[in-house]
Amino acid sequence: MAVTIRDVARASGVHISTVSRTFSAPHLVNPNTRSRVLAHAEQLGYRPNRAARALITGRTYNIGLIVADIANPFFPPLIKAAESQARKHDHHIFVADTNEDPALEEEVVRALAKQVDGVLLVSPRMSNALIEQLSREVPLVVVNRQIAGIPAVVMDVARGARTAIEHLTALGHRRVALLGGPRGSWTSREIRRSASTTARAGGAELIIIGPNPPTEVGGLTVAEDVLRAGATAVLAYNDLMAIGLIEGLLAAGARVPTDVSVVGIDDIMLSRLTRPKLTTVATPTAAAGRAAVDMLLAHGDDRRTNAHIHLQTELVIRDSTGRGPGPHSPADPGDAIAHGGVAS
Amino acid sequence: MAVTIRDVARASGVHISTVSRTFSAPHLVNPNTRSRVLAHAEQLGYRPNRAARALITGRTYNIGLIVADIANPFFPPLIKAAESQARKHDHHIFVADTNEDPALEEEVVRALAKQVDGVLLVSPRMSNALIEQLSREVPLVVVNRQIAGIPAVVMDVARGARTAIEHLTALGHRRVALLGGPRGSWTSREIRRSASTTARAGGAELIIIGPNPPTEVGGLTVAEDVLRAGATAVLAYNDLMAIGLIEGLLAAGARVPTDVSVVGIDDIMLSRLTRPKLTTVATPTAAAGRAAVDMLLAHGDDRRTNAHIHLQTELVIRDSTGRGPGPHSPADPGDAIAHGGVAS
DNA sequence: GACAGTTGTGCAACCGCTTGCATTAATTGC
DNA sequence: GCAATTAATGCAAGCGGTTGCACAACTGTC
Repeated sequence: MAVTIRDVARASGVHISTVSRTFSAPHLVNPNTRSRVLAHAEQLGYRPNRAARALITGRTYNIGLIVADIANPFFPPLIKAAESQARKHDHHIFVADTNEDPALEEEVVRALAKQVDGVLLVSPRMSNALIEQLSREVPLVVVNRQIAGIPAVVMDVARGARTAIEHLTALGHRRVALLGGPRGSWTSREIRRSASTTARAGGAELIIIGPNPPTEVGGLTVAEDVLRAGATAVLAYNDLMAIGLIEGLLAAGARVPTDVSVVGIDDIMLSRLTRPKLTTVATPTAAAGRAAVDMLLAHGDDRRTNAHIHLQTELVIRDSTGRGPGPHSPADPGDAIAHGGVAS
Repeated sequence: MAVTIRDVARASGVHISTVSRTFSAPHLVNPNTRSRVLAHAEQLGYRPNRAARALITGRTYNIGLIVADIANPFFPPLIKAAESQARKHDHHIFVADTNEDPALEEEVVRALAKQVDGVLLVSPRMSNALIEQLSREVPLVVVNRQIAGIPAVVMDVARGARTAIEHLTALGHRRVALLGGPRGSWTSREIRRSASTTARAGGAELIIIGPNPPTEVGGLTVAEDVLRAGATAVLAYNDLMAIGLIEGLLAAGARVPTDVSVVGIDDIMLSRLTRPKLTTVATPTAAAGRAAVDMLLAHGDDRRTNAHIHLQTELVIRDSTGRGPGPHSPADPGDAIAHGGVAS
């Protein structure tokens, strides 16, 4: 069926090992022989079988990339950055989606394990214990999670949440709702922890609503809860939820930001296109994708490194946040910073 | 390093072939032996190496799925549907993004070729000749393209474009612009062909602008061209471009739909969230993903089938289209159909 | 109790490729 | 001019599995 190394060897009148070497160690073969082999290979349409090669070398030149939901606009920029970074090192990325399902995450990692040199686990929902176990079966890099002994790339959402809450309290908000993300999300726990501390320090009450599915619908369905709780400002786990929430608030007759201010997290493309434009915490997704690939390539072999990369987040103030009922701070960031501008 | 079939055989005191059979042909091994082997396998944490198995069986239980741009919201629903359909048949999907680059498409197909049972090529940008050549190296199913001898799933965008143009001419539009998609897109050619015919039949002039990159920016940058051309209505290659165009038109001071009507294609989630909500041609992306997987599984082995699946599209009328300057038809679809409703 | 069937397991070749070692021919040093 | 290198290629084992075939050891039959 497919043309193998044997066909090329036969056509060129050499041993298969010579053909093998023309491709993987050209300097070991006589230039004349090499070009003859290459010519025959070309003519027969021979392509080395990477899977067979991997069996012996242990290197596949593939990297697995697992995300919870490919339809969440947060992921594509990360994926694309990882792909282009991998390509620079002659690797290919295989993406898999797990539908926010921890069980599927495990299954997919195992399916990928022997076909890739390592797996990038982005915003995993499974338990630390399971991740540690899997990391014994295949080199892992986690993104948006911190686990001792496992290389990680984390975006500083804690600081992002702090900045967001400070922005809201400075605007005079005293009852702030936090829309939690999915169960199992490390990011969601970080945000919650940081937001709680910051709210307390700023004299505001934080009302926690969730966990919720990290989608528009997740935000839409809790709009009533937000209004019922009497919150005048909301920090959502991500932009998708924030956008859904705004839809829900508007549908319920509330104005944004006049009645309720809304802050998202991620700064997905979409957040610039909705009305009002969304105030949000920008996360460096592309940088995270690149860093994760680099980290895997660097630490793939050594198990249990503690290599961590921290990436900064930035608050982007747009049109979905405004004055609250309480006294607002003299250094109101809403005045100090241009609309659509960036503050850290 | 990793535990292999030999380790399990040694631990269980049987030959490796018996271990192999406990996994791939359980009925051939004595129940007692089987459970003993399974126990040892479990205890050692043995996982069969799918790549090694594939070498001999020729089946990887993997499917490649190649898209032009994972960040385009058109693709994720298709990908997710394909993944869940594949999972039903115990297959896994590997997604790869090609950045709208035909050369990368070829490279990725070849990289995937031996590691998958077949490749789903969604909206490919490369030439027919190249696709035909690749289909000799690995089973292929193309989506949104028709090539003789290659199994295909096509969405009827021609009919969608016709319905969209009829909608516009019925509203009284006589100068309609068509924003073309990327070079190499079969869909774009189909739309153009169908829109031209329909516009002529409806007594309208069709102004073709493009090719353009199929993104928001692609739409945004041609907003001025649209105004300069004096078009009162626009059919865009996809929703992303339509949304970008609307942004551009609003920025230039034109009102949508009062001054210019805009119709997109795809009905991505986003088109329901922008203001005004987008009138668009809904394409059955999830169905296409499922159909493509089914088709590959059914026809993977036989080369050169002519199996084709056609899927219908539907015009969804929302808020971005309105009356044009000309006489509008008495059976104005804008009156006949409820907002947000669906017509075919 | 000999015979034909079953059933369960082992043997060994093989999938497509890499690689350490042996072999041979050509080149170099003195 | 001969030993010692060096360069180019072949040989064969092996990566982690699968599978056709042979071989026992049972089972049941008459």
